Amino acid sequence: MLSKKTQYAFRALEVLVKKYDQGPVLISEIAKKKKIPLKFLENILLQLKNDGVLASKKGKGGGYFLVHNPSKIPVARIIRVVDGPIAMLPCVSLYFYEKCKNCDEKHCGLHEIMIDVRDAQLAILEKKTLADLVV
Amino acid sequence: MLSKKTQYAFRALEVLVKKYDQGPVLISEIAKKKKIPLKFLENILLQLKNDGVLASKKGKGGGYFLVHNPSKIPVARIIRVVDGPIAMLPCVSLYFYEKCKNCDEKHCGLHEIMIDVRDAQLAILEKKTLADLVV
DNA sequence: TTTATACCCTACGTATTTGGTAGGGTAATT
DNA sequence: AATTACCCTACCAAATACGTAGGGTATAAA
Repeated sequence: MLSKKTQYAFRALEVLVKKYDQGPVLISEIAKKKKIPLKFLENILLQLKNDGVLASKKGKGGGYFLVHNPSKIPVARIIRVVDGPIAMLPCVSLYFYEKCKNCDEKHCGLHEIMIDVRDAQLAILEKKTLADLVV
Repeated sequence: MLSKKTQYAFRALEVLVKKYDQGPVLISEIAKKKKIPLKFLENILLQLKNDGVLASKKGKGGGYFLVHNPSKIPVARIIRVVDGPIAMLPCVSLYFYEKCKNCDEKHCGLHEIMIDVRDAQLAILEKKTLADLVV
């Protein structure tokens, strides 16, 4: 399951998508509109900024905004930044790979299955973008 | 990510699949063979028994065994019993549904996306069975 | 150059989940 | 009757999730 933090992230991004190319948006405005704890949201947006999804402007008239066109940012990227691995097992994760103990990947049926699941997940999550958040 | 507990469950089931129709298998035998903490494994097997996947025989010569043919038990069922929801959001879970707060499912882009992901996951996890664990 | 704005950063605190341990109870078989 | 092997409850420590607090710092307008 996605963490609450990640769900907050998507909510916040929804606001920023709607205001894309209309200048910076205040954290406080997003927090109020989406009922997200202000300081918690600050942390989330900062993470997204450090990853390059968002940028910010300081001082009066400042705020956060999307760096790229929403249709260029896959949903998968947001999940990886805020939540971490998408795969169901560490040993099939593309970005957070870890070998499993006491298990030979070459002869592990579960490994095979989870690779299939991962590919099925990514087929959607890499194709859908932030633009799809707004209906 | 699947919990370690769930990964243990699959390891244990692998043993039971290999010995299907050959009588009960000792918890201690499974624990030793798969290097799973004994008492922790006891708890896992009990859960699977309460769900009807496994059955047990007490007394000398007892142990655990699969109730049905391995090819009749989808991987998804094991995950739901031991780990819980498969979906990435509560609001798209078939077996553990929960409404999300401050979000109208009819107009939530993320909701739509996560339904697609869920369906893609289940297409595999409902089709693959315990028989596929053994290669 | 001052001052207010609004992002930036660190630390802390609580609740829940995860992973595991301990120990005895109970049913079945020999 | 005794042994075997599952059954059940309780407890515990570490990690993670979720959120709070408070000040620091860069920016831009006055």
